[in-house]
Amino acid sequence: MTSDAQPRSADTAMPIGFQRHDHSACVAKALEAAEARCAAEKLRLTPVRRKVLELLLQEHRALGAYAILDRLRDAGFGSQPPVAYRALDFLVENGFVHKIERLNAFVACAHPGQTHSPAFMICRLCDAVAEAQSAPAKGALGVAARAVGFEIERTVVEAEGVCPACAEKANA
Amino acid sequence: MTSDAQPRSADTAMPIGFQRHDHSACVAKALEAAEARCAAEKLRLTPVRRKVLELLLQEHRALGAYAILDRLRDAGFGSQPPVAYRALDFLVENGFVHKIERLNAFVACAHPGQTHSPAFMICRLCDAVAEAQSAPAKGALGVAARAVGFEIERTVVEAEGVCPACAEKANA
DNA sequence: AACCCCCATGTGATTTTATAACGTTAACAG
DNA sequence: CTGTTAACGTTATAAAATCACATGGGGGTT
Repeated sequence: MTSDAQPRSADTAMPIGFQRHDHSACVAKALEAAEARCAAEKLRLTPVRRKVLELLLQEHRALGAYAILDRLRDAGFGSQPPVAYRALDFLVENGFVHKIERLNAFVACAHPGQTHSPAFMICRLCDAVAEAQSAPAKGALGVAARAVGFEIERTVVEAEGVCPACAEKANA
Repeated sequence: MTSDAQPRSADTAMPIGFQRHDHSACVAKALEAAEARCAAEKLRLTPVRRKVLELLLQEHRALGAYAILDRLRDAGFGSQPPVAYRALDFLVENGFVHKIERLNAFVACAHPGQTHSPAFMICRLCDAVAEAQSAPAKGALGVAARAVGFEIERTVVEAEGVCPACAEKANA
């Protein structure tokens, strides 16, 4: 009994960041971009790491470490947790992937390259995740932080709610 | 080997929400307020629930469920995980306690009563947690959400960084 | 009072998520 | 070629969370 869980529906062009799009093209483009950046910055995008990124890009939704591990095993890689966690650590550290704290799961970055402090919208019904930009340090939180002398280094912003597709279904 | 971990230092008047304050008074006041609200809203603040809230108020920092469970055991309550998790569920649902997703830990609410969408500042060095207000749905995130038709129900905002006390220590 | 129902509690077992520790191998600099 | 480092694979274990089921305390209702 390994994991997976996530309700998957059809195949290649799925609901996604809440908008339909040509998915296979977007995966390929993102992988190429990652390769280019790794080459430029002397980062080692090894086979396991590349595969994990590819999986996450294809899935285009948050996947738990163990779901990823299952797919790695199927692809012939090591099948013990550290294999997945190490690849994820690398990808997260370098901004190719983000961790969704709320779900203890991971999602491929939707705005690679751009320096960003990402914000996520998570559908509580189908677990779809969309990435947006945020700048919480510029708002009320930033004011509060300066007031008490707290140095913000990184922020987690995750909105939970209902995605348009599920909202529509609910009204049907 | 049970948990605990958190670096505890002196006793009653500790670093805290980043500012010193009279702690025993603040605990008592918060407990009374919680009791009053439960009475008013017919919520059952049972012994376990009350104890958990008290523990979190006293500690005044994020505590994991198992650290709480240890203290419950010491106080003569049940010692299995569901005891702690159920009490925490109640307290979180009713806004007496917040979960810090980043730490898989819980803190007593610092602004009880006020309807709020809390934001947290988490010191990565000492794990101290301060609560502030936020309104992410009013900023860039809200704009993005409306643009794609996502209905925000709840937001998690957690800033990671260095608290003033640790920053000072580092410069010393 | 006897009954019923609901809710909270207690407990054992299990699942899910994450890390520690250690040996091996591949890439690279000297 | 050799020493060093970073990545990988595996075993084992820790930490966080949930499931399933039995028990007991208050309320109402009759």
